[in-house]
Amino acid sequence: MKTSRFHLSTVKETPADAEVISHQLMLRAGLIRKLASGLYTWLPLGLRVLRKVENIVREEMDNAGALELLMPAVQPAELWEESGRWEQYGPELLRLHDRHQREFCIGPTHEEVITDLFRREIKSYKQLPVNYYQIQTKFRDEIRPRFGIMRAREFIMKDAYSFHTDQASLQQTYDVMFQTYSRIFDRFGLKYRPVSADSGAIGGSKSHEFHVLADSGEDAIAFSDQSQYAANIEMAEAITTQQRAEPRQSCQMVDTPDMYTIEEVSEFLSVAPTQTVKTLVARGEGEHKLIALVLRGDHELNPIKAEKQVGGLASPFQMADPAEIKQALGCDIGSLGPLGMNIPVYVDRSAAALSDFVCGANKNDKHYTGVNWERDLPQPTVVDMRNVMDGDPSPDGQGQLSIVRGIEVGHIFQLGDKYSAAMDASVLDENGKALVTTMGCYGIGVSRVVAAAIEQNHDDSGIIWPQSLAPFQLAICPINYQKSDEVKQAADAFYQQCLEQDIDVLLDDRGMRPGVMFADMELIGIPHRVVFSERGLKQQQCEYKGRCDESSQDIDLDQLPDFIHQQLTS
RNA sequence: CGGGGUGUAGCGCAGCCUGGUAGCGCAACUGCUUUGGGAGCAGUGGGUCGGGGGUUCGAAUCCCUCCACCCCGACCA
Repeated sequence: MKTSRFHLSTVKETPADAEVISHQLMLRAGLIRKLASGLYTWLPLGLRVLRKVENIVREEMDNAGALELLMPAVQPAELWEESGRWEQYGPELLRLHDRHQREFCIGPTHEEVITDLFRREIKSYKQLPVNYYQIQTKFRDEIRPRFGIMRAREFIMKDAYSFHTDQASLQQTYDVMFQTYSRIFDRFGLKYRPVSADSGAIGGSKSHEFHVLADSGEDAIAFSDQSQYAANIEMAEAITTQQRAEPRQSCQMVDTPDMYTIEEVSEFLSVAPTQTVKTLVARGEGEHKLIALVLRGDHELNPIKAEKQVGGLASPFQMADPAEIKQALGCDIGSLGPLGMNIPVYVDRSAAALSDFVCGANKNDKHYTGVNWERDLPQPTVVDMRNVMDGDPSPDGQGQLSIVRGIEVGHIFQLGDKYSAAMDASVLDENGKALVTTMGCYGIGVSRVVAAAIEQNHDDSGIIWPQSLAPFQLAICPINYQKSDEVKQAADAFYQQCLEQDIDVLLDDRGMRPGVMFADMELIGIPHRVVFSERGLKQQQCEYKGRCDESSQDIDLDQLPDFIHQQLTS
């Protein structure tokens, strides 16, 4: 490709409404343009990247025996009513009417459609297992689309759905998909981690997320430094090895004037925050309107775990209103404590392991010191409801946890018979009896991968594409292309050679000054660059620089093809 | 949905408080010079100042209203 025939539209200044780096760079490099909130046009340059992602996904899915098909984006409401999700899904589902006032939605996902297709097409256990996939546009009417393509309303997803006669078969396909995803992300050339998204409480691992690691990621993931354990922090179990010590202090109420935060109280009383507890009050549903949750002072509540483990909490999880708390408990939220609390109290494992601790006295400006479970207040109801922290012991007993941030780009899931039962997707078994199938589903956020790749790999000059995703592998920058026949001939000849070898090459024939060419090629992240100049040609040389190299190197012209071949394949 | 903010040329912004000829930088276009890190000079084009309504002799500017976009949204105990 020559720049003169390509829509290369780079921008020097960062658009004001782009917050995250990937969004800024995608706009500046001319990969996308915004149409409306959460809706983007893929420009030719961006589409090239998107296609590379798609092709890798497609090749690996095909290799894994999955069958590609393509389902409509617009789906009839009847199917969603059948699965029960027309009611459940809420405002994220974009609903519309056709001219006959029949109801439709734009698909945020395709379980209903594939299940409907399956039940019409597949009749016998002999045809199972099958795994269908598509690469297709989804629409989710996000409350707040943001971060450009990262959380767009319309986006491209690879979604796959498998059908099985039994759990063992599902597990087998699930394992194959796990390996396939690992291969796909290996081929992307991105640093990633599969994490269990459903470990602990339920047992087994029925769901894994694939995260691209990047500091700006929205998710926190915890992984062991000594084992394969890795989980989304939403799910990661916090275990406590500490045993509760015998009481040594007596329980006393002390003055803590105007002290409301753990920080203030622990500093004032000269005790470590780890020796204090904090008491949060959440909304309950049913019998108790308020429920107290007690955590060690330095810990954070994990609402997802709390909701699962604490009985009677309102769903979705909600903190109680401070005014409501004051009315019910008689003090401000900074002075709450489990001692003398007249609402149900649940205690996190770590807080339950404390002795001689500090807590609020349920009176403003007062705290208790030297508090002990069983002695001063009843043996608590213990649950696991805090976020794990860096350095916590790994739940599998091997090593310590580290916390890193990640961007969720893949998710594989064992669905069971949720849809197949609701929609009667069954086959005849060996005895001629109807058998409800078991399903798995497997997604990759294709467009999000593009943003995640940039989020992980960029520098001050712009995007740094991994080889496999780059829109072009090689940039040819001839200096004085319009004026020097010598330069033009050398650049054109090499360009031609590259084309013949099927190299994705971009020749900058705009005749721009070198600084402009270099800045553009770096901004759009081309991994390799060759410069032709009169100066170099006099020595029968040109210049090569990798996108991340500190400096360039001179290459003899007769060795250039071999050298480039080597760079591209290494 | 609640709170905050912003809408002025393709992009980034000033002007608004204190009403009176709509500006700057980048980008674009033309010409000349320049060609190893976002060039210089000279010139050109491009705006119903987000929409509607009002106040006024006169509104980008003041008032009302609608819209779009962006940010934040329960860790505080």
